[in-house]
Amino acid sequence: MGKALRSDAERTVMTILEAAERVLSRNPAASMEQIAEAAGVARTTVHRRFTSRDALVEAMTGWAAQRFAEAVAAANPDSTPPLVALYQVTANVLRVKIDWGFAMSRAQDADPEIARIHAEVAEICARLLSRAAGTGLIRSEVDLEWARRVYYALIHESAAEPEGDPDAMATRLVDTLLRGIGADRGL
Amino acid sequence: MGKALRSDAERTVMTILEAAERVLSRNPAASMEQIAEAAGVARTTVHRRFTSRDALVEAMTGWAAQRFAEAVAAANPDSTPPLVALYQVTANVLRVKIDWGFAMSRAQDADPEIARIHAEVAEICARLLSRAAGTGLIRSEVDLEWARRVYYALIHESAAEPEGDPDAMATRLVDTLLRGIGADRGL
DNA sequence: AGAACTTGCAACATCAGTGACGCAAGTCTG
DNA sequence: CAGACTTGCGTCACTGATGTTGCAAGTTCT
Repeated sequence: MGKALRSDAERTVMTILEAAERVLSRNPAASMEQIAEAAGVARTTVHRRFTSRDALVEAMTGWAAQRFAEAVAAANPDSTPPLVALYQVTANVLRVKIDWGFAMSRAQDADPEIARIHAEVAEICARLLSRAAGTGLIRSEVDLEWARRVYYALIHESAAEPEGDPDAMATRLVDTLLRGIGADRGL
Repeated sequence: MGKALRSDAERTVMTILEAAERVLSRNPAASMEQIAEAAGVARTTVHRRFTSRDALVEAMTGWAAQRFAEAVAAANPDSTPPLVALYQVTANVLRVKIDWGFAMSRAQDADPEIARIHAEVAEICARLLSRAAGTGLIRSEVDLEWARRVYYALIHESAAEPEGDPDAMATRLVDTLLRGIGADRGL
């Protein structure tokens, strides 16, 4: 980590990151030129701030991973009652995912440090689901790994078309996750 | 549509399509070179059979869309009882999606004709869900467009990690779709 | 068998995207 | 205010991917 950047440079970096997310989420193959244009900045400036294209994407995924981890941690997923935590985590994560969908989708083939953050979050999520199963919130015959995958898939789908506020989206999401779309049939 | 191809050329085309799916699903930015290599064919041959990279991808999406439509139609989704049709459609589509995941994901920004096929399938799916709601299979307060999105998302997630036979996957999927992962709480 | 077709190979042309540099003009910061 | 930093612009070099062509060797079809 070189020197601290001057305030205007810091602002430029952030502007570029946001523009890159906007452009790349629409077209993952977009050029640096298009990103620079969207950021209202010269192409050379982008190259000055980020050594390479990969470095830019890496910076994006790193930033997003950070916010992702914060969003999950802020919901106290290990100490709050499972159902409450589930809502809270969902709403918080949706807020991040809506703005950083592309960056978050790139976590797998990124820096090991970033992959670690995501793995850690995944584990927190697994623990939360496990606690939920323990309190009878989740049917005992449900495979928890499958449950986690479904949860992630619903978040992904939900964030793809933001509508209304994240809290309402979270409510619908958790409701669907727990009850599905079917009618409650007699047992 | 030029002349009919000779049998060996026809085989080559199919080999390339399958190799392209395999390669591109792992790395969407893979080069023609890599695709040719995976197909066990010279790069020039790929270019002979497909005018451009886009043409190749287009051919893939077209082929996949065809099989997709067939898979759905084969389940008689408009005449079979909703619950049966849902299982049947799911199993059939999973079989296609497992092998043509990349090609199917490219339907949106493809040829209008291909987009039309997918739109038609989506409508069939919407009708099926509507019938399911009519028979009380789906809770009345559930938004059917959201239901369709969730259904698609589950298929996508399921096909991402094929395990066991498609029928078992379909069973788990439909179960999750209708009942969610939560316990059946008293009403 | 013979005509028509297909493929691999090698060579070539092109092009878009990437990345680097220096300089003049503008912006921060102490 | 003065020095340090940042940016836009023009320019250049480089690379990898794309797409084409001609020809010799092999395959299909009748």
